[in-house]
Amino acid sequence: MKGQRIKAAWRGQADCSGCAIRDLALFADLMEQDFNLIHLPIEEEVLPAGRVIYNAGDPGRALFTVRSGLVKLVQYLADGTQRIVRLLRAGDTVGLEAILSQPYAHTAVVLHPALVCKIPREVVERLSVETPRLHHQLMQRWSEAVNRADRWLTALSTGSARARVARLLLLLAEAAEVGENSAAPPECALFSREDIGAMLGVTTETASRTIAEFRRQGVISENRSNLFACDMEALRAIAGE
Amino acid sequence: MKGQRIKAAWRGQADCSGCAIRDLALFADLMEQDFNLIHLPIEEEVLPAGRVIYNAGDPGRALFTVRSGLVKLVQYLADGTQRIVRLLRAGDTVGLEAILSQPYAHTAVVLHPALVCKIPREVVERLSVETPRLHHQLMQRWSEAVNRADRWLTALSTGSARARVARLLLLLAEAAEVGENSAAPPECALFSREDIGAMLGVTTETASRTIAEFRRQGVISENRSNLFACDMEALRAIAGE
DNA sequence: CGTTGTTTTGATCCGCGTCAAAATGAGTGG
DNA sequence: CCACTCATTTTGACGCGGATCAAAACAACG
Repeated sequence: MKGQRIKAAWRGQADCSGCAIRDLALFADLMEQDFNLIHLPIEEEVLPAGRVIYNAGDPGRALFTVRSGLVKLVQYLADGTQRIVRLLRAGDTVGLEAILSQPYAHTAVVLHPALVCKIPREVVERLSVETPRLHHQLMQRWSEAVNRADRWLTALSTGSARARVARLLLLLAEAAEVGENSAAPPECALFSREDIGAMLGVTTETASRTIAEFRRQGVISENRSNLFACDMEALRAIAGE
Repeated sequence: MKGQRIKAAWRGQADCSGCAIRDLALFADLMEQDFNLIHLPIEEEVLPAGRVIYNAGDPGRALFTVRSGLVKLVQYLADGTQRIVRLLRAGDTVGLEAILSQPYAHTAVVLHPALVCKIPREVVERLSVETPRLHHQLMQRWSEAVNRADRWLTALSTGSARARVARLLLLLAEAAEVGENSAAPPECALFSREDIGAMLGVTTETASRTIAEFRRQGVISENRSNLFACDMEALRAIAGE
């Protein structure tokens, strides 16, 4: 088994049944026998920051499970500006629409270096016919996507710029906090001010100014480049207007 | 058949196989035999404007198909203010999360008097096990919900208040335009300025002011109370900043 | 060490939020 | 039918937040 995993990794091909994050992933509920139905290779890919996974409008030939790192979903507006509509982390599924034979609805771009599993559409289609266990997971994923979209709107596109930035920091810090040593103040890795602006619906300058202000006030402090320690209490106070 | 439908309507119980909007609805792909699997009553309900269909947090015991009218999904924020995250029309499904045994994620409220079919969770669960035809429809519905959520964000929560209002009017008018006599300028039925504000993330006053301005400029004109004829070209120009 | 892209900061202006008051409309009871 | 209340809409005046334009400050890289 161990040998199998190493070999699989070596040729860039995943061993799903032995996956370390399977309980988080799309295939969480599958039984051993189900894996025999996978007859197409599921490839593991190492993706550097900035890499485009797919473009909006591309035919959806595969969906992706994020194993580590961070991915953004971008929607381009009529006037050419872009808006980030979702962030995806370990365990999340990117490009679900592929299983409906639809073109991708967004452009997916890597924000923090990521490891993803590329699952051909046909694999999910086949499993989808054979086992109801996958169905439930798929529904859960869709429902989760809707919830995230709605929360994105209410949390990150509502209220003052200060509050929005605070909520974004909380979101990132709380995600990083999971499985962290509890005593130390939670950290969160930020990204370009332009991206932050595109997430919050504000300009790059406003994003920069607000973060600078938080730093001066001691609400956050930069440990390494773009890695901030967050005073959660203070942020929560700001987030709630 | 005709007699059956009338009888069904009379006791408030739907005959899905003979439904006039079935091709739009969740049960579009079902075959005759599938309907025999429905052993619980599907009730038709006539709902006046303002009626709450369910509240956020309620256990999801049923989902609803909108046959006519308009329904809003509302999300309440921490500070008590509310934000409207989606509008649902004829053919749309409300409360999909019920089939995942989850509590409702939003509060659903009738905006324009509506006719809805209340489908018990168990009916969908049962059908879901028996026929893959429903699966596909469910996925489509979920995917459509995500798309709507994303477009809502980019179209109605981005740009100036003028542009947002224009886009909302376009959205409503284009929906009404379907199956309309093409020559006449499309009309759209508006609702309270407060709701408009909650949809666009602006204040009631700004919503009112913007609509008043559009009226003065002749971009829209009020035929009846809250029923506006729209100059689509002019609106499109404003919508694109 | 210059070149290029990102971040920060500054100065200015306008859109929109805020508070307040008038105008309009719907419903109720005398 | 009119007077009165109450809710919604419209309009006004004002101030602030954030967009915009522009220029430094900085960081990355050849």
